[in-house]
Amino acid sequence: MTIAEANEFRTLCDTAGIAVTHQRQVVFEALRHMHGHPSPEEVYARVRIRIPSISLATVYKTIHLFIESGVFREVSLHHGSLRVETNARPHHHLVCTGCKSISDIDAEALEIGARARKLPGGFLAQRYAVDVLGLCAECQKSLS
Amino acid sequence: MTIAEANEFRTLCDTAGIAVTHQRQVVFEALRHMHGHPSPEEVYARVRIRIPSISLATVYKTIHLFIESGVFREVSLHHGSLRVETNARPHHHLVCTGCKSISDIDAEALEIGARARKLPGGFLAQRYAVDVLGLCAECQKSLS
DNA sequence: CTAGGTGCAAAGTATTTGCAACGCT
DNA sequence: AGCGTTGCAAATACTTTGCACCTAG
Repeated sequence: MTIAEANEFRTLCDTAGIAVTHQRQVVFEALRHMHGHPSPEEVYARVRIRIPSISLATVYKTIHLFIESGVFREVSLHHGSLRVETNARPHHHLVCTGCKSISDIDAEALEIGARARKLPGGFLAQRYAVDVLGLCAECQKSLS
Repeated sequence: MTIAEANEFRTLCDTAGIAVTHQRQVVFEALRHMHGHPSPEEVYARVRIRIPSISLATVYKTIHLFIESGVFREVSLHHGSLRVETNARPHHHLVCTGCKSISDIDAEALEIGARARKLPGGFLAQRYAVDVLGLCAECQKSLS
């Protein structure tokens, strides 16, 4: 880890009010240098090279801590389990970052427009699914 | 189930080349009449009122069958497990419906524009996350 | 020193699978 | 009749938790 990264990490921890531990530094650096959307197992595999004694539980705890602190995001804020769309109309989702609730909004009401000309790697676009992330009315109240 | 629904379901099964069973009809009807984004457990609870002997495994199999056949969609096509965003730049996702791979596309490159005026229920929008659903180059080849 | 962090093992939840019996076509 | 479908129970995958020990501040 570079000096700059170490300092940045120290500052992040100060802001979040959490301890700077060796495990957290190594997980932080691993994530910083990984590409794509790694799973906890993949992070664990990488971190174990530098800390063979680290446990998967610590990796999970650390990742959640980073997500709560806003240091990293998770790829999908949706339910972790399988959910079925019962709404047959074209629609998008309002996802509350507070209570994790998901409600539907008609595609027309969102008035979304995407004008991608070329998508990387010859990707063929068929449909757009938009999550509007924010706070539902209830969670806005709770925070005020 | 109305006669119209029963006929519609029969046609769907014919098209998909699958058998019309009592369990599938009841799961189909349950989903048709449920709101929001039910989990397999919730569907199971509802279906059990009419078929007490049905198993949760059958509900899972039936839901997957419906999703593969395009009869219903799932809410999120993302990985079922926790994934971390390592890309700090504002970006959206290209999600391949064939191989389920997810790649990033810079927010600017997608040129997305949302102009929602009023969001239902006083929802406070903070950020938009767009999934472009389609086929990656590899999966386009496989299908040709 | 002590509050918070870690590692371990066990528990919890979500989902899938193997297989014998059963029912659609 | 034959093959796909079902129900059950066991297996697997993923994630969380309780607790004794350890460590940063």
